[in-house]
Amino acid sequence: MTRAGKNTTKKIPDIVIQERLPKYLRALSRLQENGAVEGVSSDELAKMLNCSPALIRKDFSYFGRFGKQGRGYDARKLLERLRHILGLERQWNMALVGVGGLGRAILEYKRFINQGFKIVAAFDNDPAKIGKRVAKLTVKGMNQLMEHIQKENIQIGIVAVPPSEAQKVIESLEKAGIKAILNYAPITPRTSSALIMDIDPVLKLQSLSYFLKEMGPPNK
Amino acid sequence: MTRAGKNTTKKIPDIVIQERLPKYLRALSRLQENGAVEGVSSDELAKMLNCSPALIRKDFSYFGRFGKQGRGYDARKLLERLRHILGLERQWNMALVGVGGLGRAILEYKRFINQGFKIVAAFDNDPAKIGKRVAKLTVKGMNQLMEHIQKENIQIGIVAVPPSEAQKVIESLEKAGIKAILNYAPITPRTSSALIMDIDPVLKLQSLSYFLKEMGPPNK
DNA sequence: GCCTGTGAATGATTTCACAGCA
DNA sequence: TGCTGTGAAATCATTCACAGGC
Repeated sequence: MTRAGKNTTKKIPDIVIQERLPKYLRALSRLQENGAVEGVSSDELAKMLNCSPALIRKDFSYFGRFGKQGRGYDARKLLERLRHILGLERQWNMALVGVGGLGRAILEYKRFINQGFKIVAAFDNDPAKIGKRVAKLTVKGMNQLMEHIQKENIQIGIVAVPPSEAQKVIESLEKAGIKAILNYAPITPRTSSALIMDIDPVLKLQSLSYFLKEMGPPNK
Repeated sequence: MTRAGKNTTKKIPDIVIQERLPKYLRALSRLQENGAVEGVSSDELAKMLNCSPALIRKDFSYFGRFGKQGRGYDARKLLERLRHILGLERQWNMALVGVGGLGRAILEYKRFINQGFKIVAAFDNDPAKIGKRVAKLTVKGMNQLMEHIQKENIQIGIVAVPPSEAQKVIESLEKAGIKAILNYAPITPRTSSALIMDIDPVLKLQSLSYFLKEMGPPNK
């Protein structure tokens, strides 16, 4: 029994979701900010993104037919389409755990709220911090995690605690029902059910170090 | 003419350098911090890193033979070895461009200096900021970029300017001789010769959004 | 003629599976 | 016996190349 028509459900590679669709969306937003463009071709996008046009067409093809042959893509429509695929037509609520230097910087990072990701609660286990106000939020104790995650309809956790605490915190978030975590702690965490994305700028510097070393001193 | 012995120069996949070696190193450092371990097997490392033991052995094999059959790896030696491969036995000097909210947070992020990456100069093009002191550095104007990069022996640039400025700034850094850049601006930049690593937490949240949407509401 | 969408071909990465050393 | 190091096999991702619609 075939499903009506072209429903060619091929497996979408993880890397398409985890890296490229968001970058395509970002490039299109950038295009729109500067004078809006009507149409855009896979060739033009490829140049903006340092990849091949075929890759872009293939990536889009997992989700349907977005373009017009001979014409390219309607930039405005494509952007809407990508936002829809990624589930960005709503606001996502987030909880921050760890209100140290890094945590505070995250609370004040404006792009999250601009992009529809709102930090609605902040937690810490330091009695000296609990009850204090930071960036319009009152810091809560870790014992209130589950309560607030349910009450405030929180879907995403942000971890900004020292590495020694991070695994524990991630387990608490999972226990409280969180299914998606942005982890700033420098560890590779183990999760039972939640999906994690890690951010560690030091790892990136270390790989830059390798390449700098490889190419040796500038002259001589 | 064969090079003496085992110099099996196979191409090392980029992903080994750009993602995994630094993570292996991070896991070993974490091991060492908690009670030091003598030996560690590829199985144990694989569990810590959520990957297969064969992958770890293959990755190490690009750089030589680190382990002892039947015994595993000497954790201490392995860590030294990785630090050497990545070029982390020295200090790297960095210049920050963009002293806004994000730039200040980067200046205050302690892990950079702890890991051997030192921010030795900060630049901005805002006259109101130039000359001010931030985190022990005096903010310089962009016109002094080249001078300071040479004088202070800077190898890595950090970009923390608004997206509209980022491409320009990256080109200035390249002109000043910088070959490695850590880019926090939400764009995909074009470079002529420098290697870039991008950091954009919003991209990660957007891909989490996709997966949250896919799995639908918790019950019902 | 231009540019998409897509099977087929190629290329890259990961896993398998096992020989061989401690 | 236990675990590494590694070719060979399997899997996964990207590019090629072109049929077909605008």
